[in-house]
Amino acid sequence: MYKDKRRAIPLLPISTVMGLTNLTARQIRYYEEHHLIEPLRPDGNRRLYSLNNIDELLEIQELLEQGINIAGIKIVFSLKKEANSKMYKGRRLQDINFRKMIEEELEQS
Amino acid sequence: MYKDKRRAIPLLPISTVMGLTNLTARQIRYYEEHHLIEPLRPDGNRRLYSLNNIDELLEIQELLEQGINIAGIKIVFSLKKEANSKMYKGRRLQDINFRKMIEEELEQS
DNA sequence: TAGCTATGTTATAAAATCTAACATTTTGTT
DNA sequence: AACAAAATGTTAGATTTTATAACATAGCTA
Repeated sequence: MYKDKRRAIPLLPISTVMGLTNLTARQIRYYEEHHLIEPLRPDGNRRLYSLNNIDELLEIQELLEQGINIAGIKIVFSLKKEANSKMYKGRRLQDINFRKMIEEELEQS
Repeated sequence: MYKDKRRAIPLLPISTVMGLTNLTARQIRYYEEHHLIEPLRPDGNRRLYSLNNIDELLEIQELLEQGINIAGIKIVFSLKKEANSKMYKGRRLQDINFRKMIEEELEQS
């Protein structure tokens, strides 16, 4: 989150995403339809995904396997975003314990 | 070279490569034809490029701008490969001064 | 049982990519 | 200068991917 903006660059076509996640195109588009991910839609209607999108998809996959439905995942995601922005508010980067933050997120799920 | 096999994974379609390098499809395929890069050719005849391929293309671009032709670049590349394998021969990873190696390569070109 | 959720399947259209040929420009050589 | 080779542009036609959208279905859940 704090390093590597490169992970946010939309580079990958859906076929590559399918290969990296073992999701079907239908699933990937369905999650987009429900605003869990937001690939880039350039010019000709095509979708381009970032490495962050891959991470998000893998997490969706995991949460679904745990029996959480799309609505639940939506909440999980928004809680995470909120947590992140709280972390940043008025704090210096060096003062943030990212390791702890990640561990907490991991055990919470 | 010593870390991140991920950089070697073929993920990117040619359109993305064009965007990342400002090369035309014609140029990219031409360099492949001359064995300067070797994208993956899966199933349906499509090409998939890795991040390493991007680096190679950027270097080709730079060397061409310096007036070196394809034949020259081919030699540069093979010298590098040779240098790399020499580096590894009978050495422990920790004993290799990669920073020095990179700097030498940079100033030599 | 009836409805909703997540996904599959299919048809059709639009883009992207591929190959291959020919054209153009630049550069090096005689 | 003339010619050959190198690097890239351009175009056409075929193939492959991707997109949209509709309908189908299995598994839950009220």
